[in-house]
Amino acid sequence: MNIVHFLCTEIDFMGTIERKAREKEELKALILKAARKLFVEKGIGQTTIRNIADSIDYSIGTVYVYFRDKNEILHALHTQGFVDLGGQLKVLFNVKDPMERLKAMGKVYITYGLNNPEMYDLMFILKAPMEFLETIQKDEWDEGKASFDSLRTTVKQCMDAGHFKGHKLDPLCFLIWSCIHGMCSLEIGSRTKNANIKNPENIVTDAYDEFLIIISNL
Amino acid sequence: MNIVHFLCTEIDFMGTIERKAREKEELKALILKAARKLFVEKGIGQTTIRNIADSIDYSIGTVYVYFRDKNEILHALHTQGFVDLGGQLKVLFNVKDPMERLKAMGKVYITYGLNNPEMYDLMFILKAPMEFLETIQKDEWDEGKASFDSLRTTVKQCMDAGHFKGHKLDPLCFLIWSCIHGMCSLEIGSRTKNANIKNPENIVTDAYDEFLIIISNL
DNA sequence: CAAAGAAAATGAACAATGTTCATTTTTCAA
DNA sequence: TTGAAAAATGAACATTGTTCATTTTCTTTG
Repeated sequence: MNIVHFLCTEIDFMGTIERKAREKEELKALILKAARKLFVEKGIGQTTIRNIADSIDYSIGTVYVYFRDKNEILHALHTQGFVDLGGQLKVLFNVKDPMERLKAMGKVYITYGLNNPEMYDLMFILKAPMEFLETIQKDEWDEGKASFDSLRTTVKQCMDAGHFKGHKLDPLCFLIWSCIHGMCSLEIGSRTKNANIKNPENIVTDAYDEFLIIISNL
Repeated sequence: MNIVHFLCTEIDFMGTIERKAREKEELKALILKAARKLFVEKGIGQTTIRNIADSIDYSIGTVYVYFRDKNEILHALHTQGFVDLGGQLKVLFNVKDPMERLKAMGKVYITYGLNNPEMYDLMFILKAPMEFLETIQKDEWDEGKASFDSLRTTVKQCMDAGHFKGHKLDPLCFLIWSCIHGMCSLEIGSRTKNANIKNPENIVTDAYDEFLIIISNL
């Protein structure tokens, strides 16, 4: 698209350009949707680019037109996951009592993790190769940070309301997040990692109940 | 080695056989040592069988004479790790006060994890492919189970001593393990996963202090 | 010590996968 | 209709896990 073209096609110029842009976005979204579906079905490690391409009837090369490499696909889904979980956590700010909100946040986080184990893996467990790490931009992590900030803000409000006396804000936040994350990752691991050593049914629910009792009394 | 050989070589039969067996064990141990070194240096995912073979001046094929596949190497190191950590935990049974022992166990566990992040990854985080999971034998998991049993026994003794009133044993054990595991995996992840979002210095130590305060008062 | 047979070690070769890029096909303004 | 830009393609390459026929080394025996 050079200057001559630009001058001569003023009329439907924007229409076509915009449609093309939209189609590009749509195919990008289609690839991501297919990738996510396969990740859930057969696991991230077992999903190949060829699988993704085949499942949407495009060639391998096309996938590489829309995503630089496999990591960029992981990265895009990673972002989707944080937007999704972060959104669910934001909604909880309608709960005014910070202690109640904190309890609800834990519940939402755990539910998200156990219902979307592959996404949870991608977001919090999987170590992507070096290249992936280096391409992460500050603003692309904002959603991830926002989730942690939701927790931090809520714990701060709990302290202001007289809870958690004798505890330090940031270490306590890290401890709480560790608890919740630990439960999710141990449970997800027990489901997929060692099929012969399964956690007891409802162990996470029961442990979370213990967690609620403990923080209620702090 | 057929019947004829057996009958004719009675004298140094055992000597040679034993030496051969020992040499086999030594080479197996050498391969594992090299694998572990490379895992620590460049990460598990970045270490190839060729790397391992090269580093000890053997051919690729030789590695496959001693280990069926890469998973068997991971599996052997996995076992080593559990023996090591489990041994450290067992020593703590010299501490008679169960609450003090529980606190010490957390410290030992965390120290092990942060000092041996690649091993910790292998033992508690990494999801190995299906084949690996299926080859795990019950008795090979005894060391892993023993570690959890150490925790369970200790928490039980705490309860018998009057602690943790109103809590259930197994969910509480799972919660405690989740806390400790969560701290380790978040810290290990923050060191390797996203280089630009590092945890604050000493966050694990500080959070573990909060943990100690909390369980002391339960 | 020499030779045969067993054990160990080897590395070429294959399959699967991520990735690249020259080529082909499609689209669209002129 | 046509030619250039955009999009799609898939052959081909590099890497890695893995296999196995062949070679080398070791051990026993005559």
